[in-house]
Amino acid sequence: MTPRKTKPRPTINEVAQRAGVAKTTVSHAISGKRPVAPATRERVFAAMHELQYSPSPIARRLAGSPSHAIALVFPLASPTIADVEVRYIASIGAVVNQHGYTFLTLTAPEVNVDDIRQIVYSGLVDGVLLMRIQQKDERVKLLKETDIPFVMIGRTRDNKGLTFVDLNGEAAIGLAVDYLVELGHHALGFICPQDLNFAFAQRIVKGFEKSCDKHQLPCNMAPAVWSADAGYRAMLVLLEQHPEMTAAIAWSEVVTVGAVSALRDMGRKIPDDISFISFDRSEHLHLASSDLTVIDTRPEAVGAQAAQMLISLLKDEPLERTQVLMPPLLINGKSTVRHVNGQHVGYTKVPGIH
Amino acid sequence: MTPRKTKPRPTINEVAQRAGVAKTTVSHAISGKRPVAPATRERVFAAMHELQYSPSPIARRLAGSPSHAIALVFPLASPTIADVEVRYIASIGAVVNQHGYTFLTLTAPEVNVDDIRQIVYSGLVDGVLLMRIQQKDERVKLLKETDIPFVMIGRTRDNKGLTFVDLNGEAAIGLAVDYLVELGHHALGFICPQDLNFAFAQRIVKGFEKSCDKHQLPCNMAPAVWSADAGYRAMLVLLEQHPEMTAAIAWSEVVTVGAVSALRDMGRKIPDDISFISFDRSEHLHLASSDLTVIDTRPEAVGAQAAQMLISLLKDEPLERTQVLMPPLLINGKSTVRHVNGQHVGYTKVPGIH
DNA sequence: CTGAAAGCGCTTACAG
DNA sequence: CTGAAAGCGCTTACAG
Repeated sequence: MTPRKTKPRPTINEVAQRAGVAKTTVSHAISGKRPVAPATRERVFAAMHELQYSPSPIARRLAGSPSHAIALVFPLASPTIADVEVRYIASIGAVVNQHGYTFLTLTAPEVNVDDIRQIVYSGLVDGVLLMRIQQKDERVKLLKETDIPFVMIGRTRDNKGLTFVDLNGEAAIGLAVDYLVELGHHALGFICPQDLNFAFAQRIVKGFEKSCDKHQLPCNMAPAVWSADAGYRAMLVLLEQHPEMTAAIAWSEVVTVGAVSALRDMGRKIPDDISFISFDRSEHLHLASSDLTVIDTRPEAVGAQAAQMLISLLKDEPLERTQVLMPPLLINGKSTVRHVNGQHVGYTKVPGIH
Repeated sequence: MTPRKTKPRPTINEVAQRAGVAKTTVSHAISGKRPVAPATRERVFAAMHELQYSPSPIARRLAGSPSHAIALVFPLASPTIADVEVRYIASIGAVVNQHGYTFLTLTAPEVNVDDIRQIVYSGLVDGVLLMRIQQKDERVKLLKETDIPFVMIGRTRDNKGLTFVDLNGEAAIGLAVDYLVELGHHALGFICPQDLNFAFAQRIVKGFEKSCDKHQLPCNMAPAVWSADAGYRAMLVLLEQHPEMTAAIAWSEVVTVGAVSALRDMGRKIPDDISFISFDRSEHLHLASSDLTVIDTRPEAVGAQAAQMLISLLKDEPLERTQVLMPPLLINGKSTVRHVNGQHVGYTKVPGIH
């Protein structure tokens, strides 16, 4: 592995020489950390332009200044990347870039504790954004120890002293159940997450149980991992075990793809035979036979907020709130209808719910 | 902006001291670039473990060794991120990590020439992967000048001396047209890309024209940007201008989402009234009323191949081929049927095509 | 307003 | 088999 020779890049020394000053002055002309005579500054910048100079982030960082980069730690392996997650990433990237920071997405098949240590110690980044938070998350523990500024998207079981932005999962599932009950449904089914280590999953399952209790309804659930296939199978299970079911909720767009197919294959029409609510909101859901009623998990809002908070942290700006719970939104589509005395009665708008 | 103080990380000096050797020896024990007595090595590694030492990539890089990182340059702004692109990224990440390299996705709203220069000169990465290649791509020009190893996913107009992996766009559209003609269709419509600066777009449009010429068919196209809405509108245009149309092709999954909706809204059934082929292949297309026949643009294969080639380049391994044109795949679904004498005649398997 | 010098944490000739 | 020293390209006290 011979070393690559890239076109020799100009250094601060060459700039200094060309401008007839010491490199100290070049450095300060750039950083503005101490006054430089206008005339001198002119010459320095001219030299920089002529040489197409841009300071080496590597050297800078080694010499002790911040890298002005933040990393999103993103485990690639687990499920796959979903539409929602892409939207997190996009909104984070926008905010980060807009503040002049470099945005690095660090992906490894399974980002474990050692990888995190690597990243932190690498000095590559000033701060870290963490996704896919587990109930008990080793990565969080490590990050806390190392003292690097970080913000979680999601939250663990115990969040004392941690900074996070998370969708309010309990409210989200509650919103869906309340809405369906309000429409007159009494037999609900929930295609719920399977891996309860994933903190968000745990919360919406608990939330569903709580909601059912509140309305004194049976708590019908069928677990499905993050895939269309699993959603398909879970829906079949629900249909078989609870033929009386008049409404169903699916915990993610990915699962919904399968669940809707299952309903179609079993000859159950949405919304005539069964009302349906999907978590998330995806461009692709348009392909379904009708507009779905969805619980918007608001990845853009959550992602942007988290990025914003991390940057504030890096700038030592005070944070108004370190723990933000984003309220979910119910977007009323055509997949949910009123249910009275065992029959559906057509589309209904419920006032007050957008 | 006071500097962050992260937990002081151990340095090579501390390791050396603890092991009772010079840092030179520690360095060589790690790199293996020169022999170290087994006993000494033992002590060094023991010290490393005790201190949880991991060498600073920053310092390493500055001292002249490769970073073992590669960057995927990914402009965020232009269209949005599509499912296909996510699949490129995932497959690239897998290959890169598997070879022990760090995979950085560098996203900026619009990655322009200056950003590229920054990246290259930053020394953050050993090599670069470039996506969304334009017919005339300034970024490519710069990258060539700087001498950093890079591989394109896609290709420009003139590719002399460049290394790339690209789907054979001309073959892709040709495959679709040939197939439809073979099924007896003579009036085809193509929802084609609008921005012909995008090299792939240019190629499939040319390819369509060529294919139509070959079969002596009129060349009906309606351009659509990368969005469902645009696809919707383009399909309406095609339906209005070419009511005789019995088959349509859409240039991307995103556009297909809209196009299929338009057909549904206009009461045209797939495949009874019109056969339909979509480029790309998305999980979400399952939501359509039937399995679509698709031209698989094979992002996994293309991405993995490109990553593989870049890593070979970095390891100074010889490349068998520097320019790879990936053949497209036609996946036969239920959205295409035989058309005879003005009427559709049901599902057909064409032998030899999977 | 400006410079000379030390130091960030490594790697790598150069010596032995 | 092992060390002492120079150097990578910057930043930042310390002087003036």
